[in-house]
Amino acid sequence: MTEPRRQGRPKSEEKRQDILKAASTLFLKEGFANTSMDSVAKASGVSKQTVYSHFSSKDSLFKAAIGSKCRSYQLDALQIEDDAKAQPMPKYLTKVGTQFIKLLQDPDAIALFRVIIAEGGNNPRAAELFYQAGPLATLDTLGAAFKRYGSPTLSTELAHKLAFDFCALLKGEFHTMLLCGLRQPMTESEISAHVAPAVEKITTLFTAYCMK
Amino acid sequence: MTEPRRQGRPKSEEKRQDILKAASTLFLKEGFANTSMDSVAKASGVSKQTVYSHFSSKDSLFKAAIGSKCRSYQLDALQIEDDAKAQPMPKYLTKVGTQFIKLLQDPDAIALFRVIIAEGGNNPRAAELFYQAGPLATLDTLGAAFKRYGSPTLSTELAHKLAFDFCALLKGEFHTMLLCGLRQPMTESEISAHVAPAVEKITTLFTAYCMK
DNA sequence: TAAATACTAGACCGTCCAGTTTGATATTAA
DNA sequence: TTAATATCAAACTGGACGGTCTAGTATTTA
Repeated sequence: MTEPRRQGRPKSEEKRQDILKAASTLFLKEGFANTSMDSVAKASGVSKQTVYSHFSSKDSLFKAAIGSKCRSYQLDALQIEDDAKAQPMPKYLTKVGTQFIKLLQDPDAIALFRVIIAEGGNNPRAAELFYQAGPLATLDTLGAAFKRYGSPTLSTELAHKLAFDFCALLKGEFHTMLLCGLRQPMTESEISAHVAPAVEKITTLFTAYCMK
Repeated sequence: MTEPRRQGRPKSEEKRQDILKAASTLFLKEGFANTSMDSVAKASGVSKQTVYSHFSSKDSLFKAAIGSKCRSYQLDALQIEDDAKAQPMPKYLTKVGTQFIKLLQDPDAIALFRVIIAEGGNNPRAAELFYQAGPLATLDTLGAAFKRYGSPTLSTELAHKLAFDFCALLKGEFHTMLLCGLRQPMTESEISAHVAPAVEKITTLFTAYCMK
């Protein structure tokens, strides 16, 4: 299958990557409608024709660019798992919560969210890609962590619900306001002040649920 | 001040409303970029020139249209207050939570959210309008309700935080998925099944906080 | 009635842009 | 070398659209 050994000059993988990179940047910064194929070509140091030789249309370039950007976030989520060792739960949750907030307010992640939501109706495929790479991955590992801390009293199902709730408490209105452009990202100390009560509350719920 | 009694034919307020109505519909359905001034003119049964005589540019029309749409939601929020009488708290919260979910998944409200987020950077004014008319109003009345139920043990500040948390728990991932086009609205029975645990959890937190 | 303004219908302008075409040069396999 | 393909640069096509202009009609106040 990996045998596209055709005659003639092969397409440059490097150029393809250049195009993808430039396209991601532009799509995130300007949105879909405000990004022209000419600007992508110029930004990737490649002729317009080459862009079209690698991607058949603006739409397919968009999907590819968003897809690659999504993949770049999948890594971050997995690192959460490593830290779930013998740490006491509040400490672990504080750490994860802090990382979660930082991810939420990462400018690229916000821009990605914006673009996905804006294009929501037109490009549901992109939305799925995005959601699986981002939120879902995080929720899964978090759920597993709760399960470990609550075992064996806490059911897997409840553990995952707690993960949902923890994320919900962390987001609060903060995420929405960020998306609407009504808030600045938090500073380190603001993050701590924000994560602490969320950890406290989820701990309350956790103990209440373990006793049932 | 209400005396713009000038010479000549006065502008028709009715036409102005027609334009606003058509513009709202189109902006919500197609987004800002995909709505042309020609289509607004046609949809409102008015000449393009008339559109420009009432609104100086596409941008100002957008702001006005979004503003009017936002105002139409403010009413709903206030009705929450009426019901906060001598009902027991869980019953009241269930009622409000149900209404909240219905508002969240209202197609127009979602479309509005989408447009606001998509235009986030460019039109911060619209975002403010929207946020004050929508989320903020709800949060305020809800906070007041918590305060009443928890008085005098519960501080006003904590009451408002509980309101935040309640909304957060209700939204969960549901709202995000809705915005991304990855979910259908819930049915009545799904709503009940979703609101009940949120009420339960916030009640747990409520009692925990009242005892402190 | 006369002056002033709103409104219509449609042409028009300038710009932007997705996608195509052309014709030359570069790179690669056979 | 030759045939095939990639790449470049630039012109071009076709259409959409924001905004203006015109010329005639309608409505209102003075």
